[in-house]
Amino acid sequence: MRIGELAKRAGCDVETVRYYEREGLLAKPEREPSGYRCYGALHQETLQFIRHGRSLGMKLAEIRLLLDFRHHPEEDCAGVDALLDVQIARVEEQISAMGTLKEQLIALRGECEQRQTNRTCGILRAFNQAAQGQACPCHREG
Amino acid sequence: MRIGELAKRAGCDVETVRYYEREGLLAKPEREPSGYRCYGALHQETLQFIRHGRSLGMKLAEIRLLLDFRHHPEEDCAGVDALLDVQIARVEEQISAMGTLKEQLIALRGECEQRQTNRTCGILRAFNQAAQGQACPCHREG
DNA sequence: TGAACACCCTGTAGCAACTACGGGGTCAAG
DNA sequence: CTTGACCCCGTAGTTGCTACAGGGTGTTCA
Repeated sequence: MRIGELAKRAGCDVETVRYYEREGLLAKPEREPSGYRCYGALHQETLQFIRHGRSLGMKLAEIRLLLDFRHHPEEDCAGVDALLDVQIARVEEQISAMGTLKEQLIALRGECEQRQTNRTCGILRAFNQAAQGQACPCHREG
Repeated sequence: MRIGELAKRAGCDVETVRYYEREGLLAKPEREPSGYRCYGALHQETLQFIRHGRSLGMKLAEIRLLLDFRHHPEEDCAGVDALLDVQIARVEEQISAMGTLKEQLIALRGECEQRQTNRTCGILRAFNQAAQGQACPCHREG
């Protein structure tokens, strides 16, 4: 199949496929006499493997490792497990950080309930306070 | 004060300060005869304003808008409010996406409880299934 | 026959927000 | 007078794509 068909099956962009090839994640395919890339089932599988990893938020470097692990079937899978653990920890950390952020933003948003002018807007005021090193509603403790 | 002192006070890197100057967020400072940048309280305030916005996850383009709003004090602050609303929505969306991701990762992690080889590892198996278009533990519905 | 159109090629640049050089100059202390 | 901390500029790298520009290929419809 040609690159457009492959991309469609994997649900990604043609440019993305070429990018993975450049990065060495996807093997270089045969070419038609015209120079068009010509893919088979194995390419499709690898591409979908990569996209699956991406959909789980993994980095290409990590996916590269996972692809390598497949080539060492008798090896202990501790590397795979560790990779997952790192990814879970990363996501948990981000969820926690985002939760804090949300609280801060909501506290800040509450500073300007009614329409005001920029001069009197509680949000801008809070920003200016923070800029002067003072406490602000979004970063107050407790 | 010189750039190192300014950066230290704002809790950021010297390179970051120069970057903001290049981007037009921070006004170009005076120079000492040596060519060293020479900052005052206003620069420090603006820099801290920017860093405060960044700490709330805002983009530089949005912070640029906030800085502009300060120059139109009599204007209706709807623009400021809208900016915050957008940011809150963005964070909520990310929290939700991350929550889904975490569940998927934990389901996947559970596929390999004991140490195994890469060949038998449930995580790699699930990846391979997904790569073949089949259902996988991390993306099953329900 | 030919013109339109979808598809493919390469190579390069852009995005966001920094970060990290390389190759220099300045300045105070020991 | 040399060591070391600081500063300068300009450019390239990071991540994972995305978007051209400027061309070739291949099928279909009039």
